[in-house]
Amino acid sequence: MKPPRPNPYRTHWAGSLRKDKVGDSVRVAGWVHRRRDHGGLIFIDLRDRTGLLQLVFRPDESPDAHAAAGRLRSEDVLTAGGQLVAREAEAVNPNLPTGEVELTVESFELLADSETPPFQIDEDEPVGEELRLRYRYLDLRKERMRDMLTLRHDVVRAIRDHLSDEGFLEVETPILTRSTPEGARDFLVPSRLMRGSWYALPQSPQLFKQLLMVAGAERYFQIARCFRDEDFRADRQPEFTQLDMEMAFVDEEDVIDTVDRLLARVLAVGGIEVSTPIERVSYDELMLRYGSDRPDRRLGVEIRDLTDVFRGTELRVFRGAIDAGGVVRAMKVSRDIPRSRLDELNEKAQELGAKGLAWAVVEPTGWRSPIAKNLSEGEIPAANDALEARDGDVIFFVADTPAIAARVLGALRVEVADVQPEGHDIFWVIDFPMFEWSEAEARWDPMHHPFTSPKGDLGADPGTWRSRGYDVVLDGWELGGGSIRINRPDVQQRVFEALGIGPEEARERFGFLLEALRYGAPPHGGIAFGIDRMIALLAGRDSIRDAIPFPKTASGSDPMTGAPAPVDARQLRELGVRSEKAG
RNA sequence: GCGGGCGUAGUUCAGUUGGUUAGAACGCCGGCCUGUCACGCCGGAGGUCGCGGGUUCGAGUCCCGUCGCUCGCGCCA
Repeated sequence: MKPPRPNPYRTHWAGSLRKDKVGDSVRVAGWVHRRRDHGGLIFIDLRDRTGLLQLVFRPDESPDAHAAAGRLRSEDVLTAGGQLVAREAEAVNPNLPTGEVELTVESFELLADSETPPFQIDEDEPVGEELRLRYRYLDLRKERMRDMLTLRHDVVRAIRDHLSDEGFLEVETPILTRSTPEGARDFLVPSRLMRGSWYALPQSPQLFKQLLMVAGAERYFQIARCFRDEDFRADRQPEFTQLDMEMAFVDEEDVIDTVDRLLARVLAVGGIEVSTPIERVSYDELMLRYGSDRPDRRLGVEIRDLTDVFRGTELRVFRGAIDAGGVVRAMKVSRDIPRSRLDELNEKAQELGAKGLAWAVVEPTGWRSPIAKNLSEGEIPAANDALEARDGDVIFFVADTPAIAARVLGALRVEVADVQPEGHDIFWVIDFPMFEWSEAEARWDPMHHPFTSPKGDLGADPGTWRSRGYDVVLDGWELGGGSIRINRPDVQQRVFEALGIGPEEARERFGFLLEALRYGAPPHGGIAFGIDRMIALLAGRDSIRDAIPFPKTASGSDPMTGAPAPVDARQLRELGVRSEKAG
């Protein structure tokens, strides 16, 4: 970091001082990280954003400073000046970057004193998250949180640098906008001037970035705040930050190539080396082998389709599934699993929608398994061969529709995998289905969003359409996703029809986009990345709350500000909004 | 909306079968200490056991309700 402009507070960053400055008169400012009062000598570790520096107060050399330093306490703020000295060889602290030097304080000034903090800043002892959030400004003083802020800055900066170099324009889009057709619930803001009408906070800048393509921006990006009023998870917050990008006159290859190079550069900031081109895997292959479209492939266990092996089986549960057009799929685990655990997994499989989970332990003479006695002689070795199963392996089977078999085995795969993931795994998912069937609504829903360009025979059953979408998955986290968009009104019309959205409804919900498509919209496509997830992954955190400076709790509150909070009746009257509580 | 876990000192936690005065570590306060760096030694203060109700001679402990945090399901295309 560039040295500070010398002023009465400081001449140097505390964490930056090294042996080359020994003998210099220096002044530093910061917080009391820790004090060690020996009665004679007093040591204070002073902390600023750059790190720690040991201050020494000597009663013989500076009696006034020494006497006053006895009253310093944790997190007091001070400025201290004196001579930087080299430590004696025995006194060097190899654990501290500044450990070869220390500041002999001649004078200091207490700039602000601190109450005893509600938790210790100087320890990694876990502190309850609610308390951390209530005193987030103290939590952020911790080294690991300062590191997160720095990483976040470095990542965003690398994005801006790289995309600027590639000719992208950073453009801001509105926060107060119209409800956009994403899948999630909107956050709404009442209009004071137009009573009864509401703005919505954007779930993403999707429509605006497409309009920017129509506008001729060619290459756009934005570090965009997005809002979704849905329930939380460790990896979901109501407001989050996306890297949003869009390019005109491009196809999938152009977007993927651009992102490959961007990710290689950005992930390198966090110490993850990615070789390009990044591998591409089809949706169907992932669902078959891992039962998920965003698997962590490092876990090792893979699913195999054994439908052909059991096509002639007498085993009723397999027979029934196959006759109904379903599949038999299985995976093997090369380790002992106790009976109680098998029962748990069976229960879990049923919760996930399977009729049951069959299992078998491979033994030299056959299978130890509840299903073994109903299988023919040929089926067991054939299944072993297909799975490359060896003595001692445990095999799990699900016989059901392809979707349920994939979902159940995919979920159990994560449960039973016993590998400590090493390194990183990144890949593109391509060839998504265009739609997925919603049982609840009895209709096709877009897998991506309704502006995704379809490919394949649009005259055929929509269930067979594929989309020109693509996702990036890193270590089992969906980092980002995008698509080539529809740029022609007739194709858009066709997709709306498949989705059961009539012309009236289409005009009502996003007429302005449809209108724009009539004025010469170039072929275009783009992608969006979850910055918070990216930071959490790079920093090795389990929760994106640790990647966001001021996050919300899982119930959407902020213990520090008290948001959300009731507002004055007068504010509500102005807005023409009635409080449910006020009746 | 549903299910699991948690809630005890400022913090992180322990607390047996329901039974005397609810403990430990760190932190805090006071004293001693001139080379510590998680300083050390001695002493001390500090508790609405989340909240409300119930069972009981007696509840941190059991029951019901409720609130908060958290993980997951639903939801989030």
